[in-house]
Amino acid sequence: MCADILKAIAQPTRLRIIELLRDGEHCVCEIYPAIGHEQSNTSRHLQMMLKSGILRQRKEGLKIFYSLRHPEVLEMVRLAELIMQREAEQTLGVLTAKCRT
Amino acid sequence: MCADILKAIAQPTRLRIIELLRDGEHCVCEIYPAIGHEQSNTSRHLQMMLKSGILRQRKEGLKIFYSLRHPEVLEMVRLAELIMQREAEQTLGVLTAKCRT
DNA sequence: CAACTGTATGATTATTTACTCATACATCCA
DNA sequence: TGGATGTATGAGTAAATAATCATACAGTTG
Repeated sequence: MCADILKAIAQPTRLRIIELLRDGEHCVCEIYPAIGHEQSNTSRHLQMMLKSGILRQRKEGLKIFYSLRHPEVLEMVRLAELIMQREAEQTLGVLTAKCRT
Repeated sequence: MCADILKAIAQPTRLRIIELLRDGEHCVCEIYPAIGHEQSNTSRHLQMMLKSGILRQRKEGLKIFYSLRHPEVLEMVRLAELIMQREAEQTLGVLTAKCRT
């Protein structure tokens, strides 16, 4: 079911990780301080996204680097933001209209 | 947070509803038999999607018709399916390679 | 008004999720 | 080999989620 792909994206902490990985691969030791979560928690999210298929893993010595596997993931986030923005504009429009009455 | 938009989509039952609404508006009484869930459960999912902003409501007599508000939602589902499909192909590729060894 | 139809919602439950702490595991290096 | 570093994972917990049943609510029609 493609809901798994969507679920892997639809969570604030994971969205932050995805944003971080936008500019290329990062290791766990870089990611968890950046997002302000425990190492264990961050690792769990990364494992989850790895298993769902949206991330890739590369080991280098002690460190493990994660990166995005599909550019479409960024496109999906962009579309979600676009919808949010459009809704905000509509809400504003309604308020503006109310002020005019 | 745009995670709310994504969460509204990232659930099997709601994905089925979204697929149903692909061809235009439907009332609850049409939707819940089509997806094989209780009326109350279906109504809850519709309310959830309405509040997240991805659905629109139109009342006509007793019936309430729901429809998709943003075509981007369908685009997001399409991208998720594309990723799934690509992963399936890669898995198949790996298996094929293993058979050749 | 009363009965009926279509939809929403309170109460409850089982499951899943996100998180934390402690610890295990793996790799590197002195 | 032993200690240090980076990552993963078991156990436990609180909160969120999806579902059900019963019931309330709204609009229609006799």
